[in-house]
Amino acid sequence: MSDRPWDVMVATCPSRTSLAKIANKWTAMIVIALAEGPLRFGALRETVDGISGKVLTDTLRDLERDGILTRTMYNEMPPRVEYELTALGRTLREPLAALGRWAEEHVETVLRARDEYDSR
Amino acid sequence: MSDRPWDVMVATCPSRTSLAKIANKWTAMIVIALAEGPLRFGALRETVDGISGKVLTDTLRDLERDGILTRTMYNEMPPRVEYELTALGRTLREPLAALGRWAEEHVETVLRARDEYDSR
DNA sequence: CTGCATCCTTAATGATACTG
DNA sequence: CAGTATCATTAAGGATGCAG
Repeated sequence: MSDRPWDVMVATCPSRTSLAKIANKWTAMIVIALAEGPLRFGALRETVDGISGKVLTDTLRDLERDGILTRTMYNEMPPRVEYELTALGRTLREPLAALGRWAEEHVETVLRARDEYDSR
Repeated sequence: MSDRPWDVMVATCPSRTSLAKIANKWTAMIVIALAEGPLRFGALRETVDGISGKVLTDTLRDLERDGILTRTMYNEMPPRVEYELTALGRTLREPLAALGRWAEEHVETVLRARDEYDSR
């Protein structure tokens, strides 16, 4: 029971859905990749190593729908499409970059903990 | 190509797996729930509204394995088990709490963006 | 190049019943 | 109370072929 208007701890609160979207590895990597400026679809696919075309497309659509990034299509041949963070999306850069840094900085500690756990 | 020792953008880097674990709604909510102190299994299940027993158990095991929290079992009747963040887990409180706050603070903006997108 | 449609496989989550 | 085990369901992810 909370009197806050929005509470991610409440299963049916829309903010819970919102949290589920941003607390996601693909979202995190895409936002990190776009942190320094717009990227084309292909560049994004290379930067976010290992992502499939389908998942990249799906995730980008979701993020566009939620107002986190914009999709700009240029009528050229061959086609060129650029994705860029919106003002809203830029407010996500810091929290998500922090998660990425955490993963990189603490990976050795985590691996050690895992080894120790498994050897018990 | 990066010369950093660990890089989440590299698909096979262990830090990528680590990012996948923490960039997860259940992990975020559990860490947020434990931010102010240890909680019992049942209290955790109530706080993280909507989580099933199985998912809570599985996620707690994973987090314990990675050294993010500890599980302490008291030989009482009925049994009592407490979960508590480790020093490592406490370093996750801020970044994950930031995600939760973002979801709550920006939910209306996101909902508006979504409506606008869908009406196009 | 971008990316949609389709089909398929795997992983995540949920429901239920049962035990120390 | 805090699980475990099992089964069923759903969601996420991947592969391929084709189109603008």
